[in-house]
Amino acid sequence: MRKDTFLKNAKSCPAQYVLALNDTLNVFTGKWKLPIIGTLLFDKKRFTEIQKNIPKITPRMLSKELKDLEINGVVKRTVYDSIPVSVEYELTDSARLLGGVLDKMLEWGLQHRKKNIGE
Amino acid sequence: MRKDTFLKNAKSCPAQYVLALNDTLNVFTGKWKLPIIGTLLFDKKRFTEIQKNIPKITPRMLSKELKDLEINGVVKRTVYDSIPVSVEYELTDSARLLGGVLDKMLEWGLQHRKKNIGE
DNA sequence: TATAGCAGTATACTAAAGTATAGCGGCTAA
DNA sequence: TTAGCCGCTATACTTTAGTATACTGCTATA
Repeated sequence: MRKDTFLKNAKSCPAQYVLALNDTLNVFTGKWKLPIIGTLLFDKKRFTEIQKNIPKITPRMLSKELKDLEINGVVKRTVYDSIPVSVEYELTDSARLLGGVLDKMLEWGLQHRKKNIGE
Repeated sequence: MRKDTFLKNAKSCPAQYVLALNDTLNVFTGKWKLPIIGTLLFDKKRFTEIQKNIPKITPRMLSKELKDLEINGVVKRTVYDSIPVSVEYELTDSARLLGGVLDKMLEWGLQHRKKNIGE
């Protein structure tokens, strides 16, 4: 079964596919993951930098979400033992490929809005 | 600015794009929207049919999510005044195009899993 | 007349997600 | 020495999401 026929054959869609799809969705769930990924798409950043880039996020949520993203192989955390220590967050190779997914989502969102003008 | 350059230029990304992206994400948020869309991708279905197709969903949640999807132009609800009345739910044209988005998400999920074997 | 299916709604609850506010330990520059 | 930045953690709270269970009005069938 080829990828581009997934939908037409989803009745026979293997569990693997369900898991993979869920993985992708989990990358975006919650209020803060998309902004975090968004801000890291252009540059690696330090904790406080990210905080400044995302108005209203509390350090608690930022910390929690960064850990979550790290566990799921989306963000890489590097501690430099300079004095004082600095910590840098960046996207993994895999996560940088999310660009294509986001483009597709954007495309759908735009056409959907166009079809539902005045909604 | 072309769609495929969204990510490279997202610093200058217009508010429209943020909204559109959010629209797409909202189509999938929560525990039940993806299963509901999934089951409607192949056929229009009636309320109880959907319920049977999605184990463990309560009528309260199904009702709530269907309303939500209807408001957002994803699902179309048709009441046939046969006796007794029957109600059919189907995806809108727009929603059927979600196939392409799901394929992209699946693709990313699969490659991400491959890269993170043993995760 | 009783039972069952359809398409839900009502009420009450639990669990998960997110917020607010404070503080800590290590460092540095004034 | 004290004020402030960095990278967080702790505690308590509110809000939103989801569950459990019961019930409604309508109709068809046994």
